[in-house]
Amino acid sequence: MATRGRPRKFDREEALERAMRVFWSKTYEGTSLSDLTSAMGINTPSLYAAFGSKQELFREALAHYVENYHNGIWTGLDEAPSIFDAVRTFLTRSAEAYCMAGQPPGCMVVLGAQHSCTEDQSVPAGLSEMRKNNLLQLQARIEQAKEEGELPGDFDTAAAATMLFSMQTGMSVLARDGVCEDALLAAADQCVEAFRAMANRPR
Amino acid sequence: MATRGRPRKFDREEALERAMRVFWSKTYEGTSLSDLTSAMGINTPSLYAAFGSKQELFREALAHYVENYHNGIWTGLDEAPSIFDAVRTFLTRSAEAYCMAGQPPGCMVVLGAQHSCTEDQSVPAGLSEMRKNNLLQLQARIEQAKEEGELPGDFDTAAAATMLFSMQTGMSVLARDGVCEDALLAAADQCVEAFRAMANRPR
DNA sequence: CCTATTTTGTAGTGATTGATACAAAATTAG
DNA sequence: CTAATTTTGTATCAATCACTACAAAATAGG
Repeated sequence: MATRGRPRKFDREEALERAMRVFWSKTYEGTSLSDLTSAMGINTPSLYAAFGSKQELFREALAHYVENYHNGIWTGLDEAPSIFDAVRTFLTRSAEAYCMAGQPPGCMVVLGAQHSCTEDQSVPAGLSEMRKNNLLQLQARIEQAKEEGELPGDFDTAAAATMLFSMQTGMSVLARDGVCEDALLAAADQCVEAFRAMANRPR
Repeated sequence: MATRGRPRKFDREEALERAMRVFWSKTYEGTSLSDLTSAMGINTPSLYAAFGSKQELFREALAHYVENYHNGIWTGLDEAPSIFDAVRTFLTRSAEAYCMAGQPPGCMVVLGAQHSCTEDQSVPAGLSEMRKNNLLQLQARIEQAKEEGELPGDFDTAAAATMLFSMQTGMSVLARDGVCEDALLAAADQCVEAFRAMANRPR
């Protein structure tokens, strides 16, 4: 950015990664500027010069998270050939990602800010919108499977998407509560099998 | 309590109900003392004299919530004759409670405090423990059904409990994101049907 | 009445919050 | 070299946080 002037002493990308980790661990509101500066190894003026504000830093950290830790869960939906493989991959990757060693448990999109319903600040509202988009993404994939004949013609795709997405969302809370990866994987497996059994049952 | 002395000008139960509603809406950490005093219609010294501290007030408000809004979801587990009715009642009551008009959407046990993983303060840890106990309660009911022959002998009760509980936990987040009651009810219905289809499928 | 007791409202406490002013330091452009 | 530019660290800022000191007010017991 700057060709002239005193050179920056810290690596911006690494500082962003560290900020992301703090936000992921402690939520947006639960993270203080001193939390951030101590984790990033810089002083507040450097933080504000490089990232603008706490809110802008969060947005950038969130984008960094989505790109590097979140998108992998969702890209599997379109890669898998069958809807059941797609859902299985989706839930399995979620369980694995939410219990990854060395990372904060659970998903930053779910746990990254307060779920407050009175003051609709922009940060929680932004996360909420991301979750809604993910839900629609899942529903679209199920809808596609229905159109391709993989699911019965009277299948309620919205209900199935809501159920599966709700299951995945809850896994973030369970992971943060200490439920281990094996337990989440077993639950994910049961969920897929239940989904398949319902779709294939005699009607 | 006090036979002598200046009488209290506010109703303690009503003030507690109002405090509960604020905590439920805004989470423990997101609620300030001024939020509480303005909602309760009292000044801080009155609050501290009557409830001790913000943390003690939260605990009491949480107990009030559990007794009046949360237990009803879980008592249905043991009332229903079959495991499928039990799970259906459990999820249906959850969907209804999480979208009740005039109340904050979602469950206070799930959304009432930050899901922070670094500083394990007592309030979030207490909620986490309540969630774990609820999960065990659900698992015990499924285990009972298995022992009574309602479920196959090789049925993974822990995985099923984790799946159903995760689904219910996620519903709190979805409700707060604005998903309506009908959508949650449809998802709950699908979840029960999937659970049933899996349990009854040919093996 | 008088004393004891409890709650009330006012006005604060120190600590922490997110965010800045400012000048010294460190670089490039010319 | 000088001038321009940008980052650095120190030392804050006003606002808000949870919480309390204190005295007036309001009751009951004797």
